Amino acid sequence: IYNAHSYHTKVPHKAIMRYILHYTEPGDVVFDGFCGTGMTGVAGALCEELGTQRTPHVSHAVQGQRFTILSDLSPIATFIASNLLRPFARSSFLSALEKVCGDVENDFGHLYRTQHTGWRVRDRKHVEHKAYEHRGEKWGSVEFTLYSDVVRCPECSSEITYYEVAVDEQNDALRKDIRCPQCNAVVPETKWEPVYSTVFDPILNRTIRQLRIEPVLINYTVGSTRYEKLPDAHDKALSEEAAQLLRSVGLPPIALIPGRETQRNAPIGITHLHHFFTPREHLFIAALLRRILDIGDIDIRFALLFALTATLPYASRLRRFRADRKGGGPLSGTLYVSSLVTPPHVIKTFKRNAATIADCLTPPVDPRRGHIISTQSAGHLANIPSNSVDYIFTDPPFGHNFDYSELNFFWE
DNA sequence: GATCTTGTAGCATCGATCAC
DNA sequence: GTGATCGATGCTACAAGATC
Repeated sequence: IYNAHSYHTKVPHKAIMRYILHYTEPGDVVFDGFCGTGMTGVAGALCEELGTQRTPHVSHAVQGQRFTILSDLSPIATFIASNLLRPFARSSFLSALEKVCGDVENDFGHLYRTQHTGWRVRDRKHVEHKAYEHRGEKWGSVEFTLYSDVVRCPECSSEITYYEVAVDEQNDALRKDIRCPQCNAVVPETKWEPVYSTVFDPILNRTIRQLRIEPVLINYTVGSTRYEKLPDAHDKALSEEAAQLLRSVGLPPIALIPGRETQRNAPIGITHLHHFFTPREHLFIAALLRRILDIGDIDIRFALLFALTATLPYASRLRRFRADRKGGGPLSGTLYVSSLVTPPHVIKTFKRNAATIADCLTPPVDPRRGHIISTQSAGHLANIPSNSVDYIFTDPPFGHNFDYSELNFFWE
């Protein structure tokens, strides 16, 4: 449950349960005015099911649900909390998931097809990185595309991708001192200059100036084997097709609010929400969102929206490439966009997140609905009657360590 | 079936750089 | 010169496919 949806600051529900089980009785009311993702609510509800995989072992605990009142200022926080605690029908959720994903696949699935001309990932250190002829299957399914910043040599002004000069594939590392392939000058990594280009933004319907990024590597699957390839003309054509389709399907233009995190990427031209996404991934997110919002059943609609917000950071340019290929993903607590990013196959990522959520919420956490969630300030709690709370468990905001409202804006 | 490889996810650490 | 910040990287855990 803890991993169903990421958030900047979460307290594991198993840790909270130890306090609640110690200090309260079944039926008591627990209040959390800074509920965040609602882990206090999960903890209170799961006091009903001690001895399962999702509860801690606590000796001498009195089993039985504790009721919770949860509130938070942030809409995405209470949205996450409410989805962890609302009724969840696994089979309906999974069939709606298949329907939505199938529809989007039918419309745009071909954009993730790529010609099978690469090398196996496990051979990447031993073979030349070039286009190969393969017998049998001619097509693969893209897993992720590696995009790189374009940089300029300060000595000779030649332009090249950061990936080509900085990534040492043999040693799984980034080079500190980079040799320019044009003029042979050795220039520290930090001295290479960013290259900007003026491009047409179909969502803003005007030209914008952005840091130039280029696809440099495609990781794809044939059968169940991973391959890598250099992007070719077909891949480039599909990328342009995705950008064209955005005119009719794209997300609405939403300017990023003022703030340290929201504006940290303004110098490289990320000024609106959709700039966090590469065109193809933007298209799939927008198409999924449209179909989900059309679903009539509110529980299914919210559960799928929940899976979509859980997917957003991983489907965006926040997903970092690591030269050592360990870990990766967004850097938590920031909206930092790296020079090397790996936006993945959105449908596959969405389905993986949805499957995790389905597993976490089966059985539903709070079938008795013993909780109240509201989006409000903890400074005005007049709607809670006096002497109605037995225990307060709260984990207040981390001061200036996290810019909550800005980080949450990305989802909200 | 055991072990290795690849990938995902999360959090902590620490050296380089920056602001003052 | 120094403290704060940035962001690459160290490390853990886990899952699933590939290989022997």
